[in-house]
Amino acid sequence: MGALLFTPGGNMAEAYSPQDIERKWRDRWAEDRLYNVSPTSDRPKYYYLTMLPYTSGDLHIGHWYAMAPADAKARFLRMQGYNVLFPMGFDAFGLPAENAAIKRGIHPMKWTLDNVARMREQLKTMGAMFDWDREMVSCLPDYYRWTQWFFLQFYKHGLAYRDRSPVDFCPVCNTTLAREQVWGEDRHCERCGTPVVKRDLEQWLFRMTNYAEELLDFSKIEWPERVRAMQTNWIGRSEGVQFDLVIPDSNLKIPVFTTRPDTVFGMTFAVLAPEHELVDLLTINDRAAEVDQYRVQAARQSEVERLSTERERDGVFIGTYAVNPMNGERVPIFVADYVLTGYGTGAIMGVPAHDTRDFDFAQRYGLPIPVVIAPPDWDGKPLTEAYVEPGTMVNSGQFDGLSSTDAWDRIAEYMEGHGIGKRTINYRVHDWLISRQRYWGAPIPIVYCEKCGTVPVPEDQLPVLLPEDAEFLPTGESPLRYHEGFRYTTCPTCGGPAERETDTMDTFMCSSWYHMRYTSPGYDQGPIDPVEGKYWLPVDLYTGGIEHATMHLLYTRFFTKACRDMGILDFDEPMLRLYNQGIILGEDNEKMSKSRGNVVNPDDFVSSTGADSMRAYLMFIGPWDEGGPWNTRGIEGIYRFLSRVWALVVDPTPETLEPVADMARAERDLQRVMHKTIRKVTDDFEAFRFNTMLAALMEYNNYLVKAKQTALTRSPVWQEALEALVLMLAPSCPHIGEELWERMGKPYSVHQQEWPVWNEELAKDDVVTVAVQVNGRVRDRIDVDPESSEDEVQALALATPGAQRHIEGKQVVKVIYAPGRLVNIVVR
RNA sequence: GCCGAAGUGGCGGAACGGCAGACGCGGCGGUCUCAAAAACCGUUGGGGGUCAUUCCCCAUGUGGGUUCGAGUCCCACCUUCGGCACCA
Repeated sequence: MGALLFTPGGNMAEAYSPQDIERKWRDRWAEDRLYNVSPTSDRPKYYYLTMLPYTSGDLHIGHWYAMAPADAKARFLRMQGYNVLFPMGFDAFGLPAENAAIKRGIHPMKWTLDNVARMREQLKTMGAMFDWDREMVSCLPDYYRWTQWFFLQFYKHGLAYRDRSPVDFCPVCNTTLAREQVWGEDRHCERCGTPVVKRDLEQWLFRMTNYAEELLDFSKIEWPERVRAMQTNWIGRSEGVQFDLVIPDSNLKIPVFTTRPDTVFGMTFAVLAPEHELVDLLTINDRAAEVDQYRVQAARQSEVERLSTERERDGVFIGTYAVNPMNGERVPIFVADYVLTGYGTGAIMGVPAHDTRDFDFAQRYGLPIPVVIAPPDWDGKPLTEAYVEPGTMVNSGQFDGLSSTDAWDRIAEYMEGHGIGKRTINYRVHDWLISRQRYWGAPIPIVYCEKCGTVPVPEDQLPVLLPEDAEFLPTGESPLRYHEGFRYTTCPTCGGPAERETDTMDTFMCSSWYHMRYTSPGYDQGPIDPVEGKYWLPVDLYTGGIEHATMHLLYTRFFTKACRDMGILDFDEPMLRLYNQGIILGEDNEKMSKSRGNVVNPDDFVSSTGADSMRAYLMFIGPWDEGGPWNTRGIEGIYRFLSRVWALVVDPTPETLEPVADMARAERDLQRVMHKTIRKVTDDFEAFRFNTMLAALMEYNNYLVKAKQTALTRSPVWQEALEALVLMLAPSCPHIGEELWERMGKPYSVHQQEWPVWNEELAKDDVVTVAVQVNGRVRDRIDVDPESSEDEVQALALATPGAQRHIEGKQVVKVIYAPGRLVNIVVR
């Protein structure tokens, strides 16, 4: 029971006490399986997914900020008549578990499952409508069995392959990383911040580049411009021409890619990346020592922290020349590390006059810098910096005089027509490197047999179980490599001795399909129960942070498209709509961190102000996509608001009520306020404007609190108005919503009620206040019937004292009427 | 450097091209109390004039522009925050 207070009227009133109601209702909802959903419903389905948490062990305020408003939105959709799937699970594989195992001697499985248990309990205090029957935990065999199954499908369809190449390796995490996980100018590890090094390793990759073009197409999804831009930028499509530079007196050629075929006549040198395979073949003996030294230095350079922003563009002449196929000129060939192995052909034509980098390089080595695209007001003098804008073609043979933009196409056509080169599209995106040299991940289901080669583990032998008794020595190789029982096996094809692949999969593999598993987590005939999958997929709305824009969100799109082509799915995109919430900051407006001491612990507020206040406050801070600073006073304000709603519904009406002069009018006014509020709240919910939605409920509550002092409370409209308030509050604050609904004598549960609908007629104003402006400044106001004619309103406006004061002695030039809003009188 | 977002009271933030500052926090004044807290009521952008209701001026990062009217649209700039990193 809550605290009892004496009201002025002498009645006993019960105060709002979240501690007394929140647990009660959560238990009841769980007992009644109120939020369990199934595909057998005649309501339209709606799959709302909020990004799953990593099993860090503590549900922090960021999780609340992501999930509580999401839950409110899901509940709103449910009340609007949808059959809403709103699941929750855990991203449970990954490094922290393994690091904890190494540091504290706890097994990653135990560490992870303990954390899951704790987080699940914390999540439950939120009072969200998660369907816990559909929970998935990615580190459990009945989940990763299917992660492995997907790997096999990719392998069978030629979308997974093994390749030896220089890859990014984090020396602290002791594993290779995908390109997406390497950040910043110093190329550091996304997780621990250590600069990565290059290692030459055999790794498994997925052919994401096959889908580069399709991944640029966002026409089937409603995703934020920001994410689309980031993915587009990441995929990095560029159109150009690829052609060969011929090496005289040999049958060797250097393929180069350029996006500026219009500048091809300005080439004065060629550059190979240090790792380019032709370097050895083309370097003359005299230059070999210097070239080797440069290559060694370049390789080491990536291992050293590269701090300088203005790196010198250096290189070494290899002693050989190449021929420009357009004009037959011989140009020297260099190796230089400003040309990258991983992009284009790893070799370029050097056009110093029209490329900043080539310009620097040519200056350093005294190479000629001929102008082939004249700037508009060019005086014929040498350039002092590269000119990269369009201009007029010069020194370019038959193409002289054309604009460089036209010449781009003409030269490309010429090259294609003469078999010199071909138009090519290059992408910056790489294939997805999924091998990790760590223990705590799904083992890659591959066996290497001396006789049969690379053999996929047959599907009926999945899962390839992680052995429990592995040593977690951080060696840079997978701990599985040192587990003999795991490593040595027999070949599934010939039965002879064989070795297992000991690397595990990138955890982004697990999160690429978890949304599918939620539809049927217990299903054991495949990753997805066909009936459930057909009904629920794809995800209608996905919300979460933007930090995965070029990782998870790109991988899962690729994964879906690949599954479609493999016949597993019949749609193109995993999530039709995406919305990114912002970041919640500390009270000092800084990112929350233990070292700053500004961390807010949600559990503390759940036990003091209650989960409902926590939820509503996080929604009230400001626009959800912008995030913002936490403010403890702010949540207290929300608590006061909920207490006032409580008192409004629960406290008895005053014994003496203020009389209402015109009851019909007062009822009509109340109805109007109610219907306008329903309209506003509904619109705001739909547009994720939770802050103004709650502001509207507060205003509505304030109105009702005043009205409660009057005889209006005897009207049937009053009851209707209170019910609407509770119904509209229920998605945001489900516990108090349920409690008040019950206390109003309404049938359980408020969360199974229909969302109130507004009536446009009843929401209509019968009087509007129109501002009277003179030359754009407000000088008076008039109340008019919204149906009044323009002439009437203008006449009234002109007659107001405020307008008269400013019109006097001047000439009225023009009068503008914005219906129902304002009149502007223009005078001179 | 390239791409993107944002600059509004003491604070978080509201504002279909139409009354800037909704709602909340904080502040101030009051009611209640022996007192305090809580709660409740009132008030609260800055400046000026007035005994005073009233009235006037200035205010949405800066400077221009479009418009009867601009926080909102256009141009330039400044600042902050994100993303990318020699991408040929």
